[in-house]
Amino acid sequence: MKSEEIAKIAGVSRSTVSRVINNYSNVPEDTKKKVLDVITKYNYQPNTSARVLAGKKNDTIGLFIVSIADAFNPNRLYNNNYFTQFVDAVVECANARGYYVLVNIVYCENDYNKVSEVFLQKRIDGGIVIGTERDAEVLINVSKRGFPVALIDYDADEIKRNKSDNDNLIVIGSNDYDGAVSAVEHLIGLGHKDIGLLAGRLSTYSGRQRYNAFFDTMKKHGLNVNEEFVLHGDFIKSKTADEVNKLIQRRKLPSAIFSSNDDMAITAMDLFRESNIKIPEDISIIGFDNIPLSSLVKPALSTVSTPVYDIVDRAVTELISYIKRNKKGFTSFSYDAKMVMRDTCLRK
Amino acid sequence: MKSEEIAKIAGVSRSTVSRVINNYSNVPEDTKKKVLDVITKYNYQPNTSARVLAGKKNDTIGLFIVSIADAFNPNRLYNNNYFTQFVDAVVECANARGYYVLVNIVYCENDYNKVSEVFLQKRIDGGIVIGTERDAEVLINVSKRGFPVALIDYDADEIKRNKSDNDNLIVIGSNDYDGAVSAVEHLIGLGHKDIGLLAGRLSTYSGRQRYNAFFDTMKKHGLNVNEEFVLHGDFIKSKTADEVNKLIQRRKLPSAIFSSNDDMAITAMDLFRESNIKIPEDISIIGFDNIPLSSLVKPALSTVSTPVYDIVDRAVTELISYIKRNKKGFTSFSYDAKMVMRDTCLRK
DNA sequence: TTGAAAGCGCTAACAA
DNA sequence: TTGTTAGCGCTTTCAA
Repeated sequence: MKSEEIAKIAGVSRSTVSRVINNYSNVPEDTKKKVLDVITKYNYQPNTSARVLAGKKNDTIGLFIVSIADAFNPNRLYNNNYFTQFVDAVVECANARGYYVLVNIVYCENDYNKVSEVFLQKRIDGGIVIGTERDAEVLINVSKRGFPVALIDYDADEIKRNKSDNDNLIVIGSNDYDGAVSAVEHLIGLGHKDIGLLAGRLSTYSGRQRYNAFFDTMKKHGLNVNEEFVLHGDFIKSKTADEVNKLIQRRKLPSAIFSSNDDMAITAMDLFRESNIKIPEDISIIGFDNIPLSSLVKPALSTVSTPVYDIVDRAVTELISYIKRNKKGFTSFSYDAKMVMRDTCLRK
Repeated sequence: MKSEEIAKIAGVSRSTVSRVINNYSNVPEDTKKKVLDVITKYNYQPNTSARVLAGKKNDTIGLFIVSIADAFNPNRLYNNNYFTQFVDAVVECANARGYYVLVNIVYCENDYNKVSEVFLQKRIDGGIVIGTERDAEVLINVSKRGFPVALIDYDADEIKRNKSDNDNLIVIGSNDYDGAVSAVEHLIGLGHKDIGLLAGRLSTYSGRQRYNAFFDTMKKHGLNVNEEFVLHGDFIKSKTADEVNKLIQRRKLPSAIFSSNDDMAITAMDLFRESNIKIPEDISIIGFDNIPLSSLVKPALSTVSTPVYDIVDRAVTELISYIKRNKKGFTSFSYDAKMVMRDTCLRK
């Protein structure tokens, strides 16, 4: 069934059918109804490819989940707890606004080519990228070619510095630095002085922010950081386990740990438990992200919550407005991260 | 950049460029190389809409996650633990085979119309549907219109009965009945006689299978089912909590519970703990699905594992073969579910 | 082995 | 208010 047939049956021309489909104002009510009746009767739906080819938008946004852990430590599932929330939220927000979502997972550097392919093949009107590595200039290049791109968890300042005039970039994320400061200060307020850090991958924006916030805050409060207490989990489960096990074997523990994300914190909690180190009695721990699992784990993990839904909603809304209004330029948003006190921090 | 420009620069016609893009055999190596060089140099990618309009496939499959809990109990997030694994697996399998994935979530009966729209608008070459409600004939109608559809967790027998000749249906799932039988028999083998059931929504195929298996197995072993021990959680968190709380208040507990999924089992475990009912000492419990969370929870939940990845891989592979070879007809697959013994079942 | 030309189903300028 | 017509960028016959 194509518009021509609908036109014939309704006794009008293809143009009129097109006008009805696109809800143009210059169609009288009765003509409109006549056409609409036929459309409904035959369950007609316009061919998307034809519409797009004739100049309409695709009404599809691409969602790119970057899940490159490390060339030698491929470990995408670990990140899932955090990422899946985004997939869900993006699909929901986009669908609610009449947009479709094409989901792609970027497993390796090489997959970045696939990302630009999707844009260049005109499969989508714009894209949202989550978990971007620092070096992903491919994305910025794509945006320079005229495709709007929303980057989540990326260094807005760095982008702004490198930005050219003809990009279409939206950078959006949470204020991880301040969130991390409040977490560390919470521990300090509880009387902890020997505070350890379970650091995330420093090639990610959030990894760096949370790392810097930790050291800055310790310094600000005149507290020393024992190098043995700085563990590089890199957001990777196996690395985290290695580092935590080494710490346990040294038999000298910090009284509290700030972990750059919940996944690592939970891994650490498991290992501590296995070694009969009690949380929070023997060691306090606070995570970051407030993933669903963090409230289910026992004891429930204290953490810093990032407003995932708000971030996604903003990313989708903003992206769509770039698409629809052919908006250009650079926009950035930052949402506050808030502490969620649960059961893993105790006064020293 | 379009094929015509590439053609001009390479000194050939558009047809030749097209032949190169589509890897046709009747292009001599040097012509091919010449064209490919230009394509690479200008980073050319063919316009998908134009290709599809001219008769090519979309290379996109639709993934429809049906998450209708109940008109009065909208509770999609609860199902997430189970569904997100599918999204991840489908995207991975499809991407690996050169297919894109358009993800849609079906929140309500009305959303089924959106499903057929996606097909009729030719946005996808075929679709995978997960968590289908019994009454979703829309999907079967779509398949009758010539679009291949793969249904996961659906009653193959019922479909076969209603199938017409011109459908394109793939039904695939796990052998939930046998899986549930082995779980219940495991409890019985441990000496349990007062076994309770935490039942899922009976409008789902898996809900019914697990339910029937429970009663059949109890009967087969000559065991009575105490009606007070049959809880209708309906795969919904709040309902599950209500039912479990009521059970606890009655102060008469079964010695073991078979739960129709892990989510409900974990909810129950939390409530039991809060009431100082120890698992597995006071009550044994076994779940179903083997969601990631089930191994993280303390004590780790014994459960029945469904080969999610195999199921998805088969669904994607089969769907693609329907698409590529214009295969027609009905195909069904069933994968065995296997028990995973962990720490929530104890000898009575 | 290649090119010319028709056509895929729609939209949008232009004309009436 | 409506229809005619010319594309949109590709693939694919057909002919050379």
